[in-house]
Amino acid sequence: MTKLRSEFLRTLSERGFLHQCTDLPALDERLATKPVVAYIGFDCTADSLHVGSLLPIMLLRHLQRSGHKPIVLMGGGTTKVGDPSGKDEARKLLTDADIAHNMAGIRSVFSKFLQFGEGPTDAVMVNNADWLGALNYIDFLRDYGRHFSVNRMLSFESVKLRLEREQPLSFLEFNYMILQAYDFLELARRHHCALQMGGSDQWGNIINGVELGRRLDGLELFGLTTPLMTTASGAKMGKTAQGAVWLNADRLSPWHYWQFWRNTEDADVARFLPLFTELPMAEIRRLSALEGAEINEAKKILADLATTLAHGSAAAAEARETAQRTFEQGAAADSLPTVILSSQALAEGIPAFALFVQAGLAASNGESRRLIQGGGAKINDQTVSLETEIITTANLRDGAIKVTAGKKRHMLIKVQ
RNA sequence: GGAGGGGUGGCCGAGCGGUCAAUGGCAGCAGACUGUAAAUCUGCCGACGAACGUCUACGUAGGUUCGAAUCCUACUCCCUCCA
Repeated sequence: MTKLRSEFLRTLSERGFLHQCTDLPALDERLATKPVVAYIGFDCTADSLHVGSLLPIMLLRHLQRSGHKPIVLMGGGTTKVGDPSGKDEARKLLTDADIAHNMAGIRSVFSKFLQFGEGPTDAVMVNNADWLGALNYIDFLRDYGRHFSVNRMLSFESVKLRLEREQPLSFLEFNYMILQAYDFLELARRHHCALQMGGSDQWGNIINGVELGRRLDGLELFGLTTPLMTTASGAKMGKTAQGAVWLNADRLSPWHYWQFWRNTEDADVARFLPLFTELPMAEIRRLSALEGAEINEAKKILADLATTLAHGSAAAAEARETAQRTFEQGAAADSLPTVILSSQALAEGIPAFALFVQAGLAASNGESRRLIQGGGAKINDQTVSLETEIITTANLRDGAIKVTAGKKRHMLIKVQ
């Protein structure tokens, strides 16, 4: 690889964002000489985004910070179709109202990472429903369909996977890649967008768009992908016991978000720091060299900075402090996630198993009982030995009861 | 439209008249070891109940039987082949 001139690509390259690019030298040249408009598509199947989308979000952030213009493309139209992706099941279809609601939620997530506005490098959000909805089937087939070879489409990874596993692939889904390619063309025409980025699974779709632009409008468009993010132990990123790791605070508290990053596997720290924080590389190299228990320092920094990006520095600092008191000092930090009970209920006494259910640490009484029987339940740092032990106001310590499931899940019970 | 195969717990996948809340694997939870890591080992893993137990569950609805996830009928969805 030759030396990169543009700040943007240099950053991506040294931080590990680069996977594939259609024409790296040419793109570098373009980026080095003038501002480029680039986009990434996001679908709106939920009203928030989770860490699975964080990599592309960071990509747009770097783009903007190095003097270019990001477009967030909301797949309001394509969400109605559904990406075949690797999944065996067809995606369930959403109503227009669902989609509108989801888009609003996602917009608020993005506002944390990008600067939106009217300026030349301000980010904009567009919805492909704006043009896809107006397409006329016959016209579309005639004008654009002719440029797509079914032979080639069948060879695409996403399609091939389905066919090989003999899983159904509807024609609707098969069309997804065509619509996606068309998006790129449309953005090129409307916003002079010259670059589409995305995860490596989008490579095929991106190529299609690049080629469509060249054939129809003689445009030189570029595509760039990031590596597929998995944890070192092979799991897809962003899954925890509590479910997806959402980026907005109403879905997942900053505390849990911080914890997610704090619990990064050792083997991932050196890879995640450059991707999910903006710490200078020199500092990252120092942190990545840490070994054994010392690597925990690096994890805390990762958690701090990642949380700062998504929730602000105050929330990050609070999460860190809570963690320190809870895990390092074994104290009951007042800022732990809290459940409020009525003072009357507690005065009457609550069996321990029921308390764990109310604290949200067990999904059912049975699960709670098993937790206690297995010795994994603590109240005020004392292992609970009897499921039916009655917990009352006498168990309050400084106005709260600390309940713990396992080593990591702590809650406070307070009364009102 | 015809022929065949199939729908089992979060997923994969056994079971094919009783001992089946249903083998096994994955995922998950907890314990041990550690560093809030990984790997490993151990236990748990439908709901309710202190407990004998009760209820709900094997695509849906009926039926046969003392008794069904297992047999029969209809319906439904999926897959394969043929037209």
